[in-house]
Amino acid sequence: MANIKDIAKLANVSVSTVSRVLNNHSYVSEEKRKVIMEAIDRLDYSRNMNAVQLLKGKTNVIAVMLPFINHPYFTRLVEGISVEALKVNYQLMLCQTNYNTEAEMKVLEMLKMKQIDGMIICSKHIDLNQIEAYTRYGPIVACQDVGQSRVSSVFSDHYKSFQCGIRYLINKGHRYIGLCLARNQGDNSQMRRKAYTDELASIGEPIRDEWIFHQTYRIEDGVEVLRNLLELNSRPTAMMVTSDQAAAGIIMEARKNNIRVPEDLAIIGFDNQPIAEVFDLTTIENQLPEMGAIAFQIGYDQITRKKEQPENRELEYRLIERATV
Amino acid sequence: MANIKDIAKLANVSVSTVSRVLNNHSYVSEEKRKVIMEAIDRLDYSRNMNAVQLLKGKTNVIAVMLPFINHPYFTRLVEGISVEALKVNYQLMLCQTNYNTEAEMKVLEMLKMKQIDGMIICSKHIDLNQIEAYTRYGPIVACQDVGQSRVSSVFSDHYKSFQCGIRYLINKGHRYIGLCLARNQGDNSQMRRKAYTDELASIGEPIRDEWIFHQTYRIEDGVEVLRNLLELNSRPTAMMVTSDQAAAGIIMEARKNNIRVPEDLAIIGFDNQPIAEVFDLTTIENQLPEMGAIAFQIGYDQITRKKEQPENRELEYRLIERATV
DNA sequence: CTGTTAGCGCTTTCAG
DNA sequence: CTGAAAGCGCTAACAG
Repeated sequence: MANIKDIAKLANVSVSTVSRVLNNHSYVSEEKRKVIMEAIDRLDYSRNMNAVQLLKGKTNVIAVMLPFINHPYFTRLVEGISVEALKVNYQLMLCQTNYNTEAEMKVLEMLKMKQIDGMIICSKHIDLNQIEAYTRYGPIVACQDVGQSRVSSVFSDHYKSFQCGIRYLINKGHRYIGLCLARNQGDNSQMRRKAYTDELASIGEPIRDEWIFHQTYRIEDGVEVLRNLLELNSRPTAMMVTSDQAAAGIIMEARKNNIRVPEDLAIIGFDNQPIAEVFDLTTIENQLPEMGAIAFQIGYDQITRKKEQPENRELEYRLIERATV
Repeated sequence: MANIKDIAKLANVSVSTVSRVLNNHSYVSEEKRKVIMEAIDRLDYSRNMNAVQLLKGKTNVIAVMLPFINHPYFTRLVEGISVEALKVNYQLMLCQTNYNTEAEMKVLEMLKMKQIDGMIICSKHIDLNQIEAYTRYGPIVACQDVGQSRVSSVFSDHYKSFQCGIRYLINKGHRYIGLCLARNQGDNSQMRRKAYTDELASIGEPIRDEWIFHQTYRIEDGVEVLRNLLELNSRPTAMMVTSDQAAAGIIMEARKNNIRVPEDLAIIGFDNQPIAEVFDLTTIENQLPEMGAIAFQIGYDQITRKKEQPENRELEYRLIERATV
């Protein structure tokens, strides 16, 4: 591959002049510019970005850390990030971690090794303070509440939104309410569980472990949940479900088993994914694409304007009333 | 940020010795190694990967070009790629193009500029020969049939698989068959349309434009399709649908309108996504994750073993009989 | 086993 | 307006 020297030689100019036309820096005589362009064409030359990046100490790449890409929650977040990144000519490094500690640390290390200019955490397993230690190498923004921290964040309050959903069920007369969570120990899941236990306590209902399900992400998981429900002697009359996908699965399987929704079983989903509309599912809107977009902007601002301060932005949630409660 | 020179100085050794311990090259006395490690610790040093990449002419990054991430088709493909990439310590650059020519060319340019070692094309808009011109800069593998070409590929035969699906419908007694396609002019779509027209011709049925739908990717699109169908005077008795999502939408909306599936309307989906199982949808299995995995392996082989030859691998498809035909 | 040194390919002062 | 030269941070061939 030809390099800038070859071009300079062929065009009979210095490398700096070549660099100038490459970058549209200052003025270069039309004549030389032409000769240089021809040389570039002749030798099929392109800049080697690795050299540029080394010199500039900047890569125009931002990493997106997520456990798996195969879920609409993350997919919509990434969509939001991607749209903003495109506007300012940034590339996305997709880092799938499976919530594996080593894989997550590797992303952090990439920041330290200057492979990326910043990173967005969609969901994580490692501790916040492990992450904080890396903010000195570049902006890190999390799509979840991180409290007071050197890590920036965009998030919606999962305690309040779950509280809102459960109160809605209670107001509709439900006392026997089940819960579907994603991870057991995830930060968001913990908030959600707390909202659940607090609200049930407020109406004097006990927590029944057999009404709480974990790892419910996909339609299939919802199907499974309903099957489990069928086995129980006493069943909840309503379910608060962390994912619209899982909620849809519950509805599908409920129909098969002649369980009427919402008469026999009321359901609230989460995220207001497109599938929620199709299923006429009452759900909680979370502004996922906006969250991704804002996450990128916060990171980008810190990269460019050197806005040192971490930024924390809370997004609104909204209960969307449809036909499943 | 400290660099390798700082470490060398602090540890009272040469940079090459530092480099040796960094890379576990040849032997370094235990004593020096220790001092060096301490210096690294003290100065919180990490290699600058940009320098390494410049020197080696290799980035350990592979780009994934796709129109949008927000669809299970691509998501599962990426999942397959990602799993393989992880195994050999490669990173994924996610390049969302929206089928926009400029965006697609930018990915190709990244290859030329050595920002990436290779690329996988999940779906594209630009012409094959534009892409071929870039194979000299690194391996390019497409997840679709590219015929004889310098571009590698993994694909399943969309002509044959659609033919298979439509014949299945015909054998079940259907003559009035509609079609849902993704893009109008996409390479795969053209094959699918041809299979459709050929098969209808074989039973002497005319092509009815109002039975052919485009841009049907998501559940909502399927809902829309059925609504359109309802407006028609004469309706098909069966639909061959490019996406399981769209098929699910059709089924949902059919139920709402008391159209029985399969009695009034038979449906075949495509891809055998998890949703197909939940909807008990007859569909065509395409091995998407495998396709992604193999695409990566082919690219990786060319990067490492310098296997110059482009490789073309055809995957099997399989009709999965369930309850919607 | 260790150090010296020549680059990888580019940008950017600093002179002219 | 243009060129020379000094690096960005690292690796590896070569010499000891």
